[in-house]
Amino acid sequence: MKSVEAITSLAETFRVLGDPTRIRIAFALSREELCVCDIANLLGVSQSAVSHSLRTLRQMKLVRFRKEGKIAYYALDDDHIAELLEVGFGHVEEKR
Amino acid sequence: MKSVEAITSLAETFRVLGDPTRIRIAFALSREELCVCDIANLLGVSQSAVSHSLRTLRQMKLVRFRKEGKIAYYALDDDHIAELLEVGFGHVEEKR
DNA sequence: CGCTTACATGAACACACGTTCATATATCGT
DNA sequence: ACGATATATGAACGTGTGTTCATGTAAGCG
Repeated sequence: MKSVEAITSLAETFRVLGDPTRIRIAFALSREELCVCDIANLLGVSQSAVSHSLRTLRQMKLVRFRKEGKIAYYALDDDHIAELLEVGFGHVEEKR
Repeated sequence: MKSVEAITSLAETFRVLGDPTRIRIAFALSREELCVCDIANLLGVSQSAVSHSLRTLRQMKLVRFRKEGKIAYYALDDDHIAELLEVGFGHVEEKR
């Protein structure tokens, strides 16, 4: 039996990925490291909204970033995240 | 590149699993088929809340059910769901 | 038949959430 | 030093969401 905290934390993770903007960001980052403004341009979302979304993703340790001068490069925090996305895609594609 | 619909649908799936009650239900169902009142007792949640949650899970085809007399037995719709939960647990347990 | 049990559902309320807007900080170019 | 660029963040506003409460339907039981 899994602990209550693990289940709560898992729900949190899914909830964070359960937003169109955030999952699009995660999916973009699964292909390559990107800076904030590139993400914003790529998705057609305001820089502010991207920053807020990245903050949420960061808090759940789904993404990490490194700062190079004034530019912040974001990437998925580890391979589990990409795996989670792929298993998820497997599900939605089967159901279509 | 994944289609916009696939990403939207994936976000929906994660959103639905991103609720404590619903993910607890999904986790319980990953072990065995259960009827509504058993789920309610198991989680300590009202029957009404469980029914509403199951409806949401059903709409995303995450669970299926069969009716036997007046009792409705619910189960995960397919093995992908359990896999999704396990990959998710792998992530949260690594991050702790 | 009533009565109980199992489940579903609509309305409503309180709360959470994502975006925008305004603004702050820090770095780069000139 | 000054303006432009890159990013972060707080407040606020509209919207979405989960629960409860009340009620409905349908099956089993005496």
